[in-house]
Amino acid sequence: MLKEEMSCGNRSRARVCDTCRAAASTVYCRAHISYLCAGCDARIHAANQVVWRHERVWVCEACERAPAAITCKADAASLCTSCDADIHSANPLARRHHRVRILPITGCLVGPPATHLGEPVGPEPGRFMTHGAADEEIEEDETGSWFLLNSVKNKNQSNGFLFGGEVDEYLDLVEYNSCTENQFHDQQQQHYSVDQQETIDGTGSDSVVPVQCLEVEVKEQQLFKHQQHEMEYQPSKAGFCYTASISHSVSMSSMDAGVVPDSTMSDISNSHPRPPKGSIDLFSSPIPPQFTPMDREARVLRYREKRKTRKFEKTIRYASRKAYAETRPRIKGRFAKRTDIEVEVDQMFSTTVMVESVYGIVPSF
DNA sequence: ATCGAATTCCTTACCACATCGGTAG
DNA sequence: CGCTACCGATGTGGTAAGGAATTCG
Repeated sequence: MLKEEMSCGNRSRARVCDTCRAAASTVYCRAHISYLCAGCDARIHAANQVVWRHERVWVCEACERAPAAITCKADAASLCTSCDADIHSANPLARRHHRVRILPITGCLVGPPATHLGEPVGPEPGRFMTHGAADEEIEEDETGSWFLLNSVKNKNQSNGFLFGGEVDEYLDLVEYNSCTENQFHDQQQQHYSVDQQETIDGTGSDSVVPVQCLEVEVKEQQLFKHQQHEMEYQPSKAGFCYTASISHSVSMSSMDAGVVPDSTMSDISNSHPRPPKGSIDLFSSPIPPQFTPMDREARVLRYREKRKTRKFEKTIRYASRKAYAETRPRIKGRFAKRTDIEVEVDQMFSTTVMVESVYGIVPSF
């Protein structure tokens, strides 16, 4: 029932995963000619080296029903050709948005991608979840204390969970969890690799799927479906339910990347399988969660992964504003008024763009 | 060990204006 | 209920200025 509500209610618009038929698809695999949710994508494409290199593209963030063809830097969104045409023909300003052909992604999508854009952002896109021994030692204390803290709080809080400073961290964990929980646990060390080089030069493209691989995939899918079913509601284990509907873990990635496309933000609220304040359900559970050793280990692992991806640098909330700020004239670093000439040139440029766009030329500045 | 000068590092304010988001008609 | 117009608030980046921290004689 729960699953049906998710798919039929919240995400009736989005194309459902061709594999699990439950969650909203987030990527389109060219080799498989199928739409996959994040969980199924990770499951299927982590099976072996061959499928690992399958080229995939994000599903259009606007219609959520077609493979994205371009990436709009101003909107920080991946769009299909149809939505691109609709959105960027709306006004002259929109026509000036810098758009680039989307690059296919390969590898195992464990957790959110660094950016929904087709380009890597600094060292982030790799998000290699490698564990250095030294790091692990350093983290051990903090991790332990954090978890101990939670445990203490768990006991102290009448509602069964922590509030205050740790809430955020935990909520993040839950969010992260919702994105990655469906990955296979034995793939936790797996990389999240957006190997663009490989795909660009074509060596990574691979449309041939060996039979053996397919067999593996079928087994994986069956196993995954089984796990999914088990995961739907397990009050005795964790005190709250997971669902398989991952619904655009992509969106969260955008936030991690420091760019928050508005469309995806709304996406989260609209499509999230849990209630808008999913944590409320979690916290309002009358029964404090009892962590088994395995639960604890899993949570510690998730906490570590989350810690690795923590970012303290400035977060760009509006990519379009950033784009304009970068093109704005300055005097000693301060924004300066545009001269009349500059305004005229700008207007001329925009009209030129309008004319060009009639002929289907994608403007860029 | 203490002091002052020099150097390095870090934080913050400033600017213009497109965009956002709320409100009214 | 949906659309449009209006308007104040917001956020954006590069630089300079100022203060804190560090180094050196």
